[in-house]
Amino acid sequence: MSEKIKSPNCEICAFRSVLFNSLGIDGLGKMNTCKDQFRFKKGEVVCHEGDPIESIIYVHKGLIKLHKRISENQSQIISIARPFNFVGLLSVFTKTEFFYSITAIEDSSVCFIKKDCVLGEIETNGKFALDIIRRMSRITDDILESKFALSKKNLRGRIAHILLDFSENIYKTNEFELPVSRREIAELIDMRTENVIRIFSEFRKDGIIKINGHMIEIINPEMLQRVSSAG
Amino acid sequence: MSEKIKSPNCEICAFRSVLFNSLGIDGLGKMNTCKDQFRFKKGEVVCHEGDPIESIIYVHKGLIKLHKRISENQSQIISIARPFNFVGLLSVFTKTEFFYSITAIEDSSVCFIKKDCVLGEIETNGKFALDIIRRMSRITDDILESKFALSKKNLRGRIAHILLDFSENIYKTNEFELPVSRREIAELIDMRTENVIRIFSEFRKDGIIKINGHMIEIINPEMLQRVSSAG
DNA sequence: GTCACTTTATGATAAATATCATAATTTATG
DNA sequence: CATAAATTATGATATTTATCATAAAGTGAC
Repeated sequence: MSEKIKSPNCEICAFRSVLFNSLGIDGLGKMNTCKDQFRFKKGEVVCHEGDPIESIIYVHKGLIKLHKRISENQSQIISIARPFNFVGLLSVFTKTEFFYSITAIEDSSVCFIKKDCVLGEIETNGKFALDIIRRMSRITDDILESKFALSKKNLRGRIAHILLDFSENIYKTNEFELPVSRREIAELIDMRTENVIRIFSEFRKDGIIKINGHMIEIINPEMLQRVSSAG
Repeated sequence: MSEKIKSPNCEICAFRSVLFNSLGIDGLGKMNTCKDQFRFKKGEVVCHEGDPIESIIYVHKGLIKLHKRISENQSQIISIARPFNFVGLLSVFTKTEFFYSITAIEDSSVCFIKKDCVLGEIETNGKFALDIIRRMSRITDDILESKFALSKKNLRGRIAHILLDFSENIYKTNEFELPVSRREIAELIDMRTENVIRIFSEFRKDGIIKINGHMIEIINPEMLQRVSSAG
């Protein structure tokens, strides 16, 4: 089960300046009183589709996925959020219930800040309001841009794109452990599991990547980039 | 060319309550001084990709498309905005230049409100800030949800979906004039022009719709709904 | 009205992707 | 550690979609 951890004071949190640089000491103190931090092990569910939205959620450490059931045995991954990312922000101010589930795909540490607390701060602190607006904008811009880019690519291009994304934006190294199964990759970039596996194999045969289970090493990033752009 | 029209006072604008219900008389007055309203004829460009973002834009009357060049002879429609919709809100607070163009697809009347003016109001009026946040959230939620829904449908399902969208959400009648060419529909729902035309013909032969140029009459909405859900 | 140009229309074919089948490998579970 | 279940892997085939070709109908410019 998820484990509540002694909530570090926001004042000393390494992400403070990034997350709440518009809050004064007063505001930070207030946030602290309506904040909880939990650890989730890989695979643990942070929120279920349909749960009431009570908090704004952000990723302190780890990696979590936003996903949605679309039928009995199919689901769809909306996005993968990494540290510094808010997730609960998506629809938090327009909907009362999550339309997606949130699940840890790596051991993660997640902060919950009560929605009312944030709403109150927005109403009284214009700089903070603007900060939240910018943050929201960036989240949805990112999701939209990546979905638009992917929708124009063929299967090889999509796999190349997602591998480069993990390598460059998340792990910042050419060798990393995929946090998701082939099936989840399929759900993220809108293709079939068999084809994800097949194209991984192709890339291996082409000498673009090395595969060892979930460990991936990109040995020819330039070619991967070309495949991503061409597809 | 686009024609500047005598800007009606926001105080008496029919959409006031919808657009700025959180602004007092003071705020409305301020908005009025940094607002311009223009008419655009069908086909006229409201903004070019790359233009500096100086204003928040909303549709007062008509229909406009947000679109993006993706190659020499291909573009992509991000969304179609109708009255009550803000458009300039997308990325207005995170980017300095439009990453999309805006073009009228019906004779339209469009309001431009200087960005600085809105930013100032956000900082001093918390209720207004919250209003803007909700509005942004709704825009991006809508775009995301419709793109996600479409990506899971086959070609017939996508055409059915878009026809129902025009019929139910925009024109609110079973008979309407398509504001876009078959090609633009293709750019909106990510398929090829030939296939859009082909499936229109199929639907006609199936007795689902009647076609007369750009006039479409949906004669069997239930079946169209079934095709949309099944695809 | 005529000519060039674009849009709509339809068929034939090629290419991309999904589906089905089957097996090897890995992971979970008692 | 043995068995079941899920994941990875690969081939064969079917289906969907894109591409190419061609023509008719509509639209704008002069």
